[in-house]
Amino acid sequence: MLDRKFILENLDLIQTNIANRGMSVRLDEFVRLEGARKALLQQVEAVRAEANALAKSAAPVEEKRAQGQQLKSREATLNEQLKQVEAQAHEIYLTIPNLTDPASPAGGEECSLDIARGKTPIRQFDFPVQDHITLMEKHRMLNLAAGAKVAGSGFYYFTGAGALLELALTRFALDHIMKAGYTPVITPDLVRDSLMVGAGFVPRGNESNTYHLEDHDLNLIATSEITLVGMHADEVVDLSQPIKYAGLSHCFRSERAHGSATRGIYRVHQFTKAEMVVICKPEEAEAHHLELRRLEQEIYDALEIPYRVLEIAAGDLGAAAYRKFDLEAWMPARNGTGDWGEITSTSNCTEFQARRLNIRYRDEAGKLQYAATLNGTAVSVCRPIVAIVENNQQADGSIIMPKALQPYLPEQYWVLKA
RNA sequence: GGAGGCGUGGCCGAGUGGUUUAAGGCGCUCGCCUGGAAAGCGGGUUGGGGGAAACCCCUCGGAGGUUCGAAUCCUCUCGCCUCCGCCA
Repeated sequence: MLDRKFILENLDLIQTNIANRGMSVRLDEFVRLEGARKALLQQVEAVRAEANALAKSAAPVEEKRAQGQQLKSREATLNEQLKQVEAQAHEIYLTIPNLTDPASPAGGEECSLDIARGKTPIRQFDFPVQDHITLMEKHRMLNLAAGAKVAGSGFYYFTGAGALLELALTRFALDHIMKAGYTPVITPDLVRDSLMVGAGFVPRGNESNTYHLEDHDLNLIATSEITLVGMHADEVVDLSQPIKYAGLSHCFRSERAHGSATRGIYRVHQFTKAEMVVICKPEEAEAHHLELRRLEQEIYDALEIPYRVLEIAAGDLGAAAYRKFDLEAWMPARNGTGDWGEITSTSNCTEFQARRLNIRYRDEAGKLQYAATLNGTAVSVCRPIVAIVENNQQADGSIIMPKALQPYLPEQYWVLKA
């Protein structure tokens, strides 16, 4: 969330930003409610001051009791109104998105800019390509039928080379980002409702893409960003050095897409992900964002996966993101004739998330300030696997593993022979 | 899952209904003292909100409640500890 005062003092800016993001927020109503809230707050405080003074005074107890009861009922009435107005204002407040970096193009998803390419060129095949499902089932790396039987559509088993490939990818990614100063962290896969909201995810409700546990105040996490940032909720952190985490967790998403979009492991309900999170001073955030993007590019260059980098348009940014880059890998069998598919996403959330989660640090003057938070995907396991098996397939159905993964795979898995 | 104990400012720790506007100590910090320092003495030292200011409101793990008045009493909840059960 943005600072309340800042919103009220920069209404034009906020309104323009909301429009650029293609959102609609009842900003006028928010302003009205905030005015009413402030007026009521002052009244409540005045009554409280009077009641406090009375309680401390030396007046006879009978007198205190009579006057006090009166004040109390007045306070109760005003307080009830205040709470209502507050709740209404807060509801709108939560929907006001972060500001947007001037570098982010206006408009919707189709306006995102293709700003860079990876080092690996798109390969031209002189034989008909097979999709990852066919290839992986042939090599007994993947069992979709068993996943569906045991947990439903959208779940899967990685077997043999598939299981080892997940471990190799995550370990390779962790090793790479550890060199850049990221501390490996294995986080809980479940999180309380309150932190879910703080991180900007809605635990329940229609558009929710997350799983909520019945009878528990818990949710399956959609990304370890939630648990990594949540780790420091309500804390004053030391940011003389930025906090850099390489999180490893399972991620769960209940997205209810159907049909061919859900075939295979491109879109699933559970996957393993190595995620980067940075908590730093706001003035350092942009530099860290560029580092996150660089690390992502290094990982996929090393894995020899062709990709493009997108500067995400304002209309496609999450509410917390000030700026976002996606990497999209080339997947030769996607949508029949090959297509780009998102494999990473890195967002600069500036102080938006920290304000909700109350993560602060002391600046040079000793004043408490909100921290900036950033996140970026290192490896979200399923999609890179799609890219690797489809891009590295041979005419006979063999799959050659990227050299970068060789140290993480037994030698007999370096080439999966047909 | 069952039984019990505990949770107070940066830290230690007092406080079971009304000069507690949270005692006292440690730490930190400013000033005095000093050639300089230590000791000593005096002041400051949670955070959030409102107000032009004086000042006011909220904050003793969290949320409610009782009361004219709550750190203190009640309910729920979270966390930590001990014992039992279960378990890898």
